[in-house]
Amino acid sequence: MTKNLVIVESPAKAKTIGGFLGKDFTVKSCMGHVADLSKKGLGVDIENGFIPRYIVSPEKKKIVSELKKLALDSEWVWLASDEDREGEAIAWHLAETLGLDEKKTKRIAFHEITRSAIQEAIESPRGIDKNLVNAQQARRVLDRLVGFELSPLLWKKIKPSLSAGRVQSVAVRLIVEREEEIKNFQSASAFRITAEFQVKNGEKTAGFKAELNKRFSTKEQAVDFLEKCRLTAYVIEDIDTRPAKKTPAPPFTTSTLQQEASRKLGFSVSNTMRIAQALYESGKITYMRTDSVNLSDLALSMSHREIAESFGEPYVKIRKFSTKTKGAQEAHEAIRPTALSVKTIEGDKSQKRLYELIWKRTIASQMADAELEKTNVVIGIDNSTEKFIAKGEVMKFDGFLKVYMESKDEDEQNGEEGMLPPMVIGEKPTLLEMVAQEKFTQQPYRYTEATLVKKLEELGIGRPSTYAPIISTIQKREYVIKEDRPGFSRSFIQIILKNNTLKEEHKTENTGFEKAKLFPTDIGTLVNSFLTRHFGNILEYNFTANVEEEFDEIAEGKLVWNEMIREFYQPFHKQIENALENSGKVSGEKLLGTDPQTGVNVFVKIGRYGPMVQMGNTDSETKPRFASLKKGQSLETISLTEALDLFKLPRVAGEYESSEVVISTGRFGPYVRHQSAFYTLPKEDDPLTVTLERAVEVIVNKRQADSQKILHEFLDGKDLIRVINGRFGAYITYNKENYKIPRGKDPKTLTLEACKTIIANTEPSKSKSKKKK
DNA sequence: CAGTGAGCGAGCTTCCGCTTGACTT
Repeated sequence: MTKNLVIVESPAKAKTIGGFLGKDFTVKSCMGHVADLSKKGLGVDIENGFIPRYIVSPEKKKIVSELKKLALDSEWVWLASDEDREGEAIAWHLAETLGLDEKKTKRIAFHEITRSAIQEAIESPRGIDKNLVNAQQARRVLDRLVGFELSPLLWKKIKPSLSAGRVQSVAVRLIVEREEEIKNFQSASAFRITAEFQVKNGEKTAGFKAELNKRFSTKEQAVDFLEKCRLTAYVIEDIDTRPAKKTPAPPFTTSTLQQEASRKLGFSVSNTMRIAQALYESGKITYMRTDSVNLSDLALSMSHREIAESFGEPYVKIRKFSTKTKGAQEAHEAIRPTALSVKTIEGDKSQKRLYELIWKRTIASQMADAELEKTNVVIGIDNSTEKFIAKGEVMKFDGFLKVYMESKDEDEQNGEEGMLPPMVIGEKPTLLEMVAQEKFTQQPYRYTEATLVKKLEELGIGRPSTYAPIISTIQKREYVIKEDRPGFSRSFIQIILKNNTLKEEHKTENTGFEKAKLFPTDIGTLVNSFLTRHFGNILEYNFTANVEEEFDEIAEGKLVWNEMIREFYQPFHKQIENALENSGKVSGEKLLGTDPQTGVNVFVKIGRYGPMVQMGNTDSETKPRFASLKKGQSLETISLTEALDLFKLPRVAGEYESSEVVISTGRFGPYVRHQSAFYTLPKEDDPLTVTLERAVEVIVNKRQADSQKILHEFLDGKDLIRVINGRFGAYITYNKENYKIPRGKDPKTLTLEACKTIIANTEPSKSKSKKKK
C-alpha cells in the first residue's frame, strides 16, 4: 500500500521529484497524453454537440493499467501534469481513465523542480479546472475536424495519402509563397562607392575605410563621380562619438535553441531535439520543450555566483526576461544547465557542443551589458556635395560578450565596424584608393528548418513539442524538400581610382548557392493553391491566433466550447461540400509540346504517384503512355526534350550470363534488373547512358556484398537456414521467417544444431513491410 | 520495395500536442 501516488508527465521528472519527496510518495510518469480521439471516423459526434469519442491510446494501455493498480492501492493520488491547457487535459484524462475517486484526488503543479517548489505545490492542491480542459477539447476537436475533413478531400481531388491541417498547411504556404516571391523578384544593381583614406598621426600614418552616402544607378554616373574625385581634396567635417550598448539575448526556449544550434553548430531541428533529450534525461539540462524565457530563483543565484567567481562582480547583472511570444503557455523554465557551475560535460561531441551553447547563453543572459563607443566621421569632398561616412566602434567594456554573442540569420546581417584611427576636424586625409562596385539587390531568403520554426513561432502556430515533427511531416508528405542547390556566376563591373587613374574591371562572383534550404515541390505547390483557393480562411496566417483567442475565452469560462466549435464547423463543412462539388480533379496539367516523331501532345501533371509526363491525349483511341518525373525535375522547369527522354526506359543494355540486363527506374530510383533480381544503380550513373559493362559491375558488386552478409549457410534436409549479418545485427532466416539471436550467443560460432534450437524456441520477428501489398 | 496513371470498388491513408522506448533486417 503506497500512501501517495504522484503522476507527472515525464519519467526523468518523476525520478528527480521522487528523490525530493521521500518514501511516503511513489512518483510515476504517464508519458504525456494517455487518451485521444478515436481514429475510427472523425472521433467526434457531430450530430450530438460535438462530443468527443476518447479511447486510451494503444501505446499507453500498459501504463494506464499499471497506474490504475497503483491508484487503487493509494490513499491519495496527486495529478502533477504541467500547468497549461494540455497538462490540465492530461490530468482530466487520467482521472477519467483511471476511474479516480474525486475525494482522494488532488491536482497540483510544480513551477520549478526544486524541493521548496514541490513542497509548496503539495501544500496548495486544487481541483481539475474544467474550463481549461474544455479549451483543450476545443483545440483538439477543431484540429481533428480540420485535418480529417481536409485530408480526404485532397485524396479525392489530388492524390491519395496527402494531408492538410491547421499547422502543416500554413507551414507549406509560407514556403510556397516565399518561392513565388523569389521567382517574381527583379534584381536591380547600383554602384556603391567605397574609399580608403589615410591620416597622419604624428610621424605614423593610419588608414581607414569610408562609404559614400549615395549609390549611383548607372555606370556613367559612377564614372563621372570618380572623375571628379580624381583631382580634389577631402576634409574631415565632423566627428560624432556617442556611447552605445549591447544587451544579451534571453535564455533559450525550444525555438531559439533550434535556431542557434542551426546557425552556430549546423544542427538540424530534429538533431538538436534528440541531443537535448539525451542531456535532459541524464539530468544535465532542464526540460527542452518550453516556450518560457524565465529562470528560477535558484538558477539566478547559481548564475550570480558563477559569473562573480569566473569574471568578477562587475560582470553580474541579474535580469528577468518576459516572453513576447504569442500564445506562450510557460509551463516550464527556460532551457538551462541544471548546475551552472558545470561548464563542460562528459558525453559525445555534439552533446558537449550543445551543452556548452546552453551554458553560455544562460550565463550571458545574466551578465552586464557590453558598453561601446560608436563614432561617425563625415568626410567632405571639395568639389562635390556628397559625403563619405566612416563608422567605427570601440568596446569600452565587454560585459556579456566575454561569453556569448547571438548569431544572426542571413536577412539580419549588416557590416562589421572596426576601429578608427584618431583624427581631428579640419584634418585633410589622403585618398589611397576609391572603388565603385556594382552591387545587386538581394532576393528574399529561402527558409531553413530553423528560420521556418522562428516564423511559425512569430505567428503563434505550433508548440515547442511540435516544431520538429511539423518540419518532418511536410517533408515526409513531399510538400517540401530540404536540399542544397548550386549557385550561378554573375558578372559585375568594378571601377578603381588609384594613383589618379581610373581603371575598369569586369569580374564575376558566385551567388545564390543554397545550403539545406526548404524548397516547395510540385505537389506542395499544387496542394497549396487548391487549399488557398477553397479554404482561404483556414490558410490565413492569423487563423491560429484568432482561434487561440476563443480558446482563451473558453478557459476563462466566457464561452462554451462546443458552441464555439459549432460556429466554426457549420461554415467550414459547407466549404468542404462546395469544394467537393465545384472542383474537378486537380492535376496541374500543362501542355509541354508535341512529340516530333508522332505529333501527339506531351503533357506534364501530378498523377496518383506524383509528377509525371503523359504522351498522347486521354480521350484518344490509343492509350497514352506515362512516365514519372525523375528526382530533381519539376513540372515548372522540365523541357520537352527531358520529358521525351523519360520514355526511353526501360531499355535492354545487353546480355550477361545468357539473360537480358534491363535498365530502368522505379519508385526507388534507377535500377538494373537481371534474372528477376534488382540492383540499385548508384547516383552517379545515368540510366539513359549506362553501359552493359558498368551494369555488370554493379551486379557483381552487389553479389559480393551480399555474400559477405551471410555468416553461415546450413542445409537442413531440404530447408536452408542462414545466419545473416543485417543492418541491426545478426539474425537467422529460415522458411521466410526471421529469428532474433538471443543475447550472449556469438553469431559467428553458431552451429546448425544451435540455430535449430533458436528457431524452435523463438517467435519469428514480425516485419512491418509484410502487410504492404 | 522495384512503372504504376482506363474504370470498378474494396480498404487504406489523414489532424495537433503531450511523452518515450520498442523495433526494424
